[in-house]
Amino acid sequence: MPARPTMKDVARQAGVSTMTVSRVVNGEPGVMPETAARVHRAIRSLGYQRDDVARQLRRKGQLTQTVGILLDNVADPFMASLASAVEDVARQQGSVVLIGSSRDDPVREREVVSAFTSRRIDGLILIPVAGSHRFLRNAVATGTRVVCADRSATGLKTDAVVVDNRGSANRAIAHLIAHGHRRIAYLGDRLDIWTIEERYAGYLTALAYAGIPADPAIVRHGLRLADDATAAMTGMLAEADPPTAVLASNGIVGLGVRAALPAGTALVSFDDFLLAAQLDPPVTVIAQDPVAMGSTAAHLLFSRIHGDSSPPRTVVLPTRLVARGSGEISGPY
Amino acid sequence: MPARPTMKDVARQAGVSTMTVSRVVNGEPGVMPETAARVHRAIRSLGYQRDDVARQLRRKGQLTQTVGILLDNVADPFMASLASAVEDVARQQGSVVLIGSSRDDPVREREVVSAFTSRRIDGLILIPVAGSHRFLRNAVATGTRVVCADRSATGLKTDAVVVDNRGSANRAIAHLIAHGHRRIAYLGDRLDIWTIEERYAGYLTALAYAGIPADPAIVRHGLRLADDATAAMTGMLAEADPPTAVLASNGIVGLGVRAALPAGTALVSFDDFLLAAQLDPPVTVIAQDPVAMGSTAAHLLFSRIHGDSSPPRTVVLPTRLVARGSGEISGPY
DNA sequence: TACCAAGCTGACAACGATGTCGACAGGAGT
DNA sequence: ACTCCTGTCGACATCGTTGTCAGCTTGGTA
Repeated sequence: MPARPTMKDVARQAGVSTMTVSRVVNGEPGVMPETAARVHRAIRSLGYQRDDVARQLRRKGQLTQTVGILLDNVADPFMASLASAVEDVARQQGSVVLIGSSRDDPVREREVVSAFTSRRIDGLILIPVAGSHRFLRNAVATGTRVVCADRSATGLKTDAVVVDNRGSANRAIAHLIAHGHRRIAYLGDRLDIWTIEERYAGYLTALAYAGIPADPAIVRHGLRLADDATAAMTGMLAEADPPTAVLASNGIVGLGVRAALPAGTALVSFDDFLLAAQLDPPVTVIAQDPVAMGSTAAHLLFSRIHGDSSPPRTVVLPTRLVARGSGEISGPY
Repeated sequence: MPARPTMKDVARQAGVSTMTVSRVVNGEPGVMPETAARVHRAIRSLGYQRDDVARQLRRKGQLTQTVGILLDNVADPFMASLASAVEDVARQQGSVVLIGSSRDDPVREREVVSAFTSRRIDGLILIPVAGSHRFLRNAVATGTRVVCADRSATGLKTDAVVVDNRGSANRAIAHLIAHGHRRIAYLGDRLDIWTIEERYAGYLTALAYAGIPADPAIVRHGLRLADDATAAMTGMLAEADPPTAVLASNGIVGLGVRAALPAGTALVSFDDFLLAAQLDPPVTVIAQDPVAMGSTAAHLLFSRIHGDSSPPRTVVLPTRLVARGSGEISGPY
């Protein structure tokens, strides 16, 4: 395996100094065209490519043109769209993207953050897992900008881009109540996830506002997989006084619930998904826009990287209640 | 903004040399416990973290513990699952992952590859776009390992992990023929994508084998979006002698086709998708396993990185024809 | 001729880490 | 008392690149 050629190799071949090679490589002025041509020939003949590792070291005040994105799970469609939007913005800005999944594990999250910051990333888009993020303070203090997306971090003041989870859930429940439902179930993911907690709070608020007592018998938390949700729904339906309508805390749960749902029971689910409209009945959803979220977060991040040091702000993006049918099934009253 | 502390800062604070700090940081033996404790205290008090940029430079023969993955589009569920699997393996191996999207653009692909190799990635998982990949030879010659996934690259001999696209399409068509269809349409993505070309070839082969002449009137290429496919399908159905069955070259096209498909027309689509089973009728698919593909490619890549220099090999993963109903609708004969 | 400006180029140090090797202390063996 | 370890530690050079600054030409001008 031939070693990677360096500037020294190019310089020798072209009969100039490494400094001149550096100038040519970086398109700096002050090199005679003829000399530059000789250098270019040498570069091509050796297959030289600038080593950005060394470059980043030397130019220390400078940026590494690398940002990180750390999310729950790259395979999740919502996260994947978000990541894709971030990557697009990063590319426009001339940066590359390091990606990592936390898989809801705070330990893994810390490890990945550490692997990222030790590579001197300029900034980080973070979808925080539950738990304190005070460990990020060091990184922030030494110049790594952090923007949270989807959820905000506890124990750390950063920019964040979120949706109004509580208000959206509230609206969805009001929507079901307006269609005559009074016995409305909630099936949800882990309550220690910030978005889920907010959505559940919105559920409770809306019920209270309508004077409907919340009944723990038709509430389930901690559903991680679609199958969990299906089983939970099935179980709930077998009990006395089953719900006439259901709110699902997210897309995965919504899918699972739907598989167990008898005709005539209403469903509203957080998160739009492919095909929601082609199902029978089509599923009413609270749609978020992951692309807008990703690109907003990325733009915010780069404005920080480029020097914006105003106080941290939280951007709240709108959701849309997309009525498709499953949420408009009338209740018994 | 305080500068990031360096080993020199830690060394000064602990009253030792930088070399001793280095030894402590890397857990090397030969440091008195008491000294190490002093160093650890200094590290904590300053918030020191090793700078891997500098480290990678110094340890030149060594690896950067960074791999790249370059795919069409991170937002595509198939690619996202694949990327997620790659990231898992990379993490087990102690590496981080740079991600990039080519968006089917050869220019963008080259740019991203260049940005990756200039950062000295140890290896690259590549889902190649159409066109020659000879430009990768330099990178390969100087030590960047490349493994192609999903498609193989032209103009470059590398490892690859693919499925038997041609054979799978062939089987799908045989399946439709066995159900009595003779007028089978093909709707597909761009033919210059390797997988698509293979699938189309399988379509033609199966028809020829059954003695059915291929009819260009019921073949469409170049469908990029679901809406393109819906429009194409609608148009085809309006013509004389419409098809009784359809093969869709991939999931996006399959979705689009389905939206325009009258009851009674059979459909087999490449790529499984969430909810394919919950549709009415449920969609028969040729399922690939993106997680297996990603993790196989990643393991192959790391075995190369760790020194395996046997000749390039191509791993062919199986597909499953998942009969769910839409492909088992009987034809008119 | 002497001098200077402008344009081009190279020598050297530095970025932050680590590999090499030698210094030094203290104990064991002769 | 001398060597010879062994264990601990530091000085120095080095990775590939770039910032600084000085040196060299060249040509024009006084």
